[in-house]
Amino acid sequence: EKQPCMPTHPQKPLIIKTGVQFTTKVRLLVKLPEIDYQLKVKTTFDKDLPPGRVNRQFFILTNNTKAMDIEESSNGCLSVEFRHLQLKEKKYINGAKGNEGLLSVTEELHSLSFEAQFTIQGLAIDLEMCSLPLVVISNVSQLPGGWASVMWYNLLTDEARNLGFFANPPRASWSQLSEVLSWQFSTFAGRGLNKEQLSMLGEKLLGQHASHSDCQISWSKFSKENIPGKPFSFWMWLDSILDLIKKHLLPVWNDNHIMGFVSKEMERALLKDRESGTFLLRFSESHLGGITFTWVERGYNGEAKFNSVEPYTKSRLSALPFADIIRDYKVISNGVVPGNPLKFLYPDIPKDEAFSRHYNIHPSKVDPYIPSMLIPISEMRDHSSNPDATPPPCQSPPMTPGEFDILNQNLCFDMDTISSPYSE
Amino acid sequence: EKQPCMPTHPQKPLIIKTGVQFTTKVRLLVKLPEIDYQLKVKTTFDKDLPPGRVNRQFFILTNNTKAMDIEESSNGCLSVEFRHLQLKEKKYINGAKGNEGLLSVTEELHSLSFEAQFTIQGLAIDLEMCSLPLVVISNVSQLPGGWASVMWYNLLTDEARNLGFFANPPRASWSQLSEVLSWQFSTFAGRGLNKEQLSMLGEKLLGQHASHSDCQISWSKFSKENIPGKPFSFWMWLDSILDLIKKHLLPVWNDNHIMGFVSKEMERALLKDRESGTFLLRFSESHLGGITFTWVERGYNGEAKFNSVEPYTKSRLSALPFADIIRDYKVISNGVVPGNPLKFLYPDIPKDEAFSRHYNIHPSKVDPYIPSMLIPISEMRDHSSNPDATPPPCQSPPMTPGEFDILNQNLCFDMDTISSPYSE
DNA sequence: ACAGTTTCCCGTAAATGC
DNA sequence: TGCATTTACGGGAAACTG
Repeated sequence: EKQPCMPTHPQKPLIIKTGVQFTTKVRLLVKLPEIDYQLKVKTTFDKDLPPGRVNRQFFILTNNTKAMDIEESSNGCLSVEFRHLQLKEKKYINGAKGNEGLLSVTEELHSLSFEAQFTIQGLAIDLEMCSLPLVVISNVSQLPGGWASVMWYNLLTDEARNLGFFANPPRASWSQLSEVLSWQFSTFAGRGLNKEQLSMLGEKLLGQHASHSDCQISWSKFSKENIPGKPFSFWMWLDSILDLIKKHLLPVWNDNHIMGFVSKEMERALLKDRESGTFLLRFSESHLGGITFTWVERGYNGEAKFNSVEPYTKSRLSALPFADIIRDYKVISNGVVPGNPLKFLYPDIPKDEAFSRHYNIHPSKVDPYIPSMLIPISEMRDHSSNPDATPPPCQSPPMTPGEFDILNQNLCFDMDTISSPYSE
Repeated sequence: EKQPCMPTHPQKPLIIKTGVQFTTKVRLLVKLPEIDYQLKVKTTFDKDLPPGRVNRQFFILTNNTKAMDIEESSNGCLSVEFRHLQLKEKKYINGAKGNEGLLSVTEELHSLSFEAQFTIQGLAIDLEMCSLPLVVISNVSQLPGGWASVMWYNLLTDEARNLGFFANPPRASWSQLSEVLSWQFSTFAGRGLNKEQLSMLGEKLLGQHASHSDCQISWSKFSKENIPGKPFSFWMWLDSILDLIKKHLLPVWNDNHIMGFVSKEMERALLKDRESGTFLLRFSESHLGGITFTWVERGYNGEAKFNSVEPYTKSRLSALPFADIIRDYKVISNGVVPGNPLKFLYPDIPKDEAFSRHYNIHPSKVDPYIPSMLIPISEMRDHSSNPDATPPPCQSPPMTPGEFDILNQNLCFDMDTISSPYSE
């Protein structure tokens, strides 16, 4: 589901974690009537890469040769699915480590190749194809960096296999990038980003311009440099929010009840004239993966006062779901009977109307114990670029030797997918 | 730290998890003046076990031969430490699986052997020794079962290597067993069990007898049969509590503020005549790894009423530490201003006196956010066997061939430890 | 010393075997 | 089918390595 924008490539580019199994499937699109003997396909990782071209070298740990078979669920063409493939790093190829040391591991692109030989009418034919670029990681903590690379690659090039892409990555225009970002949210969290949300993101990345659409964003600014004054990059921040939504906020996000991306200035401007107790939900800009609510209170003099709760992160949200936090949140002011300051979701939706679908039922007494629950309180002392374009029927294969032009023009592999736990 | 009672064996018997590294060290206690050439030691898993004797067969995945070296930190005898050893199961030895299928994996005992050959004055000598029985598991969920076996073995036999022990395990007297159980708590959680706590455990296991000391407890009753009406055995229950203490209750346990093992009858008898708001802490008997508090309330008519909160388990305690739960717990009755019903830890210690050392400081406001915390609330509608004996200097070795009786009598290995993440 | 990267391994969930 | 056991792998932390 977290598939990057990929307008021209039918295959999923992927992130593969060492030691974790992945699967890939190859299909032969042309029927070879005379070939029903075993046609063996071999997978090779980083075939033909000059040593030193990449920093790290990997090999396929598990069995990597398998015979093609007639695919049941299709029109009878040959296919083979490799399962339980696993990558391991080659160690201690002394001095062989490339010196493109400027690239981080998630910028290093790899590829998976498929080969098969067969003879037809006494003539030998070699088939070969390879995957789109792959990123290899060793820990899930590198996943966000890997996704950034995959997104950038697919956004900015149509080349099937430019493994040196990140040696000099092109810039993206904000109009391109914003579309991809929204598409990430819609694919991944079920709902994309609206104009206001995207505009806040554009401002965060580019500052205040009349129009962001034409602005160019560098790869570094997108995912490598830290946001000024923060210890994380723009993409690390955004991805932490995507992850928070996916794991803890999905239904509320899909109900469109999380404004999320609003600047503090905008937030105040919006709430300023609303009724006391009006609140909105906003993602933290200062910490990774946090969400807060800000509400407005109006004193007797009519002056608006704004409060924001300390952002809730995944560890707090796994103790108590967000909808329940909103339902139960209490503020104690100087020992006064606590009350819930959250009344209306901006602009004026009564809180329960917006969130009650997602409240968990209160526990009811089951003998012999009294149920207990957690209540969040504060004490206050005064004062897509959708890639579903019909895939080209065939990825152009490397040429086979010999003069069988006609055959070659029709003969190719179709690599369906590489799937790993990181592909969707 | 979780070392079972082991009065006569200097070595730690162990639980080894497949795929997880462990370490072992072997020392040669006799100095061999003429031997400073390389003396190689080889480790073998389950050496000389007739196939079929054990259900599962394992082998050492990593390099298992290493040369001895002069130990620095001692009187110059030879020693060798094997690190990064790893066990893997032999698969598909068709039909070789033993048929002692009555035993569970944690009752299956294994051993690790060490061998060395050398020649002295032209004569060949073989040395061999082996470890105490080992339990091999494949998932940490089997750890409690493994500990039960190790405890029972060490409690009831002095044999160095009786791998068939669990084919017909002897019974233990309650006086033996209770000592070991208390020792588990003192080693593992820093404080053992007192007479009252042990008496409750004895009753749980044996029913009400005048004296439990002479009662015999079967292995099955201790760790295999479920407690009547419960889906877990006595040891699984007790170990879940040990684990809860270790991870979430250590300081409170060590302050002796957790009575813990009290029957509900006893609990009521104790609280009956105490002041309103007196409470005690008790482990759940109905669920694994839970702790609850029970407090007494006295109505206007003087009648005592008892309440127990739904037990807190590790998942709840990782959201909110136990001391904070006690500090902040509130009961709301019919919309009345909530109050904390916990006043005095039994018999009459003011709550804060007992627990304030372990309270976490309230968060204080750090701009721009209002700190928030979680409050546990309930809504009520009306109505040694210490094994530190000095170890024998030497484990008796299997005999070496030849007639070098004098040499053989003095020559042996001393296997210090096998250490794995499960040894302490 | 340090940051980027990998390894280690618990604990949960899913898969497998019996 | 159900239970016992193993495998899988995310996630946090420690170890490694230039």
